[in-house]
Formats: sequence, C-alpha cells, structure tokens
Amino acid sequence: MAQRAAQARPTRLRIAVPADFDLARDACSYGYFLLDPYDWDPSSSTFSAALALEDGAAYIALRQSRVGMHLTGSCDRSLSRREVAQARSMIARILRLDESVDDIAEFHAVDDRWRFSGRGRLMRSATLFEDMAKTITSCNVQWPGTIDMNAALCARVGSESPSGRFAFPTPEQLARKKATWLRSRCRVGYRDQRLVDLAKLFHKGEIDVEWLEDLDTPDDEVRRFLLELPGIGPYAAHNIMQLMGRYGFLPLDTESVRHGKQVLRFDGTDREVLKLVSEHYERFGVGQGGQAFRSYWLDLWMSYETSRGPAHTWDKRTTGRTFTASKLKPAAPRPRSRRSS
DNA sequence: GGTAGACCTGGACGC
DNA sequence: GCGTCCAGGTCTACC
Repeated sequence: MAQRAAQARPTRLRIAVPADFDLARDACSYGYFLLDPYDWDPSSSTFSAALALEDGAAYIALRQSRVGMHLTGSCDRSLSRREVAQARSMIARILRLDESVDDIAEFHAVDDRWRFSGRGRLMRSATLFEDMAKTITSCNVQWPGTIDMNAALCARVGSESPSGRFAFPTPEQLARKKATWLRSRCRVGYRDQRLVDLAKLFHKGEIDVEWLEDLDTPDDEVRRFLLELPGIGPYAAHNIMQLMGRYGFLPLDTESVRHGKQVLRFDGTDREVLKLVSEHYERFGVGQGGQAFRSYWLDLWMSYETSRGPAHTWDKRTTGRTFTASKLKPAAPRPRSRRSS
C-alpha cells in the first residue's frame, strides 16, 4: 500500500541547464510562449506546459531560483521512468537547452548587440509537428486568432491532464478528425484540411523528423522538403527552419514590412521594403550556418518590449492579445529611403 | 516567372 | 448594434 501511495505521488523534476540559461528571458523569447499549451505566470516567474506523454497528458510547472541554476519541475501526476525521459526531452526542446553557452557565444560573435543581455535562445514547441501546426495557425490571421485556434485545438482535440490542462494534439489525434469538424469546433477556417493532411503525414511516418532536425542535413534540402508540405509556403518554411535551429533564412511577412518602415525607417512599396529588410540582415549571415534570423527576431522582439514592457511581464490573457497590426501601428512614422547603418 | 483572386475569421470602422 | 471592409500567407489559375 505504502509503495502504491509512493508511486502515485506527483513527480518532481530537476533539470540541468546551460550556465547562462535564464528562464524568464529564454522562455519569454518567442510568441509561442503565449500560445496553449504553454503559459508564463509573471507574478511567480513560472513557465508551464501541458505535455502529451506516453500515458496521457501531464502538466509541468517549471521554476528557476537564479540564472544558470537548474530548473525545478512539479508535475500534476506521477510519471513513469520513460515518461520522465520523454518530458525532459520535450522541455529541452522547448527551452533550447541543447544550445550551449558556446553556441550562444557564436551568435554573439556575429551580432554582439545581444552579448550583454545574453539573448539568443528562442522558445519553441515540444515537437516539430506542433511547431509546424502552430506556424500554419499563424498564417493569414491576426495574432488573437492564432491564440484562439491553438486554445481550441488543445481543448477540443488534445488530451487532458489530471489538473484539467490540455496538451497540444498529437498527429494521431489530429489525423482522426474530419476537416469540417476542425473548422467548426476550432475555428481554423480554410486551414482545416491542411492541418489534417499534415497530421496524417506525421502519423503515417511519411515525414522523417530525425532527418529534418539533423543539422547536418543541408538547409536547401530541408527547405525544398518543407515547401512540398500542405499549407507551407515560403514564410512558413523559413519560420519552421528557424524553429529547427536553422537561422539563415528570414520568414518575411507583413510584420517585416511594418518593422522595416517603423523601426528601420525604410521607405517604398511593401516589396521594396522587404528587399531592404532582407539586405539589412544579410550582414549577420544568410543561408547555411547564417544567423540573420536571430538578429532580425531580437530586433523585432525588442520593439515589442519597447511598447509593451519586458516579455516576462506579459500576461497571455491581456498583453498577449494586443499584438495586432492596428495596435502596433506607429503614432507618427518618419520614413527614410536609405538603408540604416 | 509574375500576378490576381479566393480562402476564412475577427477586428476596425462607419453609420 | 449592425453591416461592410480589411488584414493575413498559401494556393491555384491565368497571362
């Protein structure tokens, strides 16, 4: 009996991190930290996630006492040894714990503007499938729409943890749904069939995740493969590539145009501004081994923090919903036609 | 190769 | 409060 009670005790985790890892800075570094099944509690500096593990969903809350110190994780149920390994691997993926101090230093050697703050790790999802699905839900829709789609996908398709939190659907769970059902229940619109088709490809094993995530696989081959997938165009392919740790490609979208005009102060048609933005970040390296994306993204992220305060103070239910084109419009734009230096 | 229009939803705006 | 317009990236048809 005593043994059974001990087995049922919620699991606690201790997770080692790189010496420069800062949970508040590194978890709140990419928009996905505002999307279900993730959450950041600014008042307690706790990052949490509901993860789809072997025996069902589990909710894990992570805290860090100081920079470089290990993370402590509290689960809402007992995990098997295999699930503990699975959870550790997912948390490492989400927080990019595989990127060492030296890896970040390599980025700072290319763009030393971020050396002092130590920025460089960008939060992502627990799985490549989730990163792809989230990217599709961010296309052709304003940010609050993306938040709602992900919340609905988790709540209506994902598994529920003992404390009532929902994990992101697995490919198998999503592949079982009819496109029309997904459209009406999760408000994903025309993305319905694309999401189901993508889930089926993952579930049937027709996507070689290991090959895609192996950084020895050439970027060009990965890019070509991604563009063949349902719902993945140039923007989505480049975004998925940065989520894989391939930082030499820019996912250019209307936010890039806004950034180019508002922050970099470029002038011209949208197409001309995109070209200037692209050229502006070339100095940080494009293509295989390049760092252009991280420089671009951190610039964009800093502009959000300038208007909304530090990301670790944002609440996903309030501040997190304010990132719409109209709310990010400049008060008084002062365009200029030359490249900034 | 380049361009136009449809896809769908929610927010903004005008009345 | 209601109706209309617009933003957003991908996909397809067409030139």
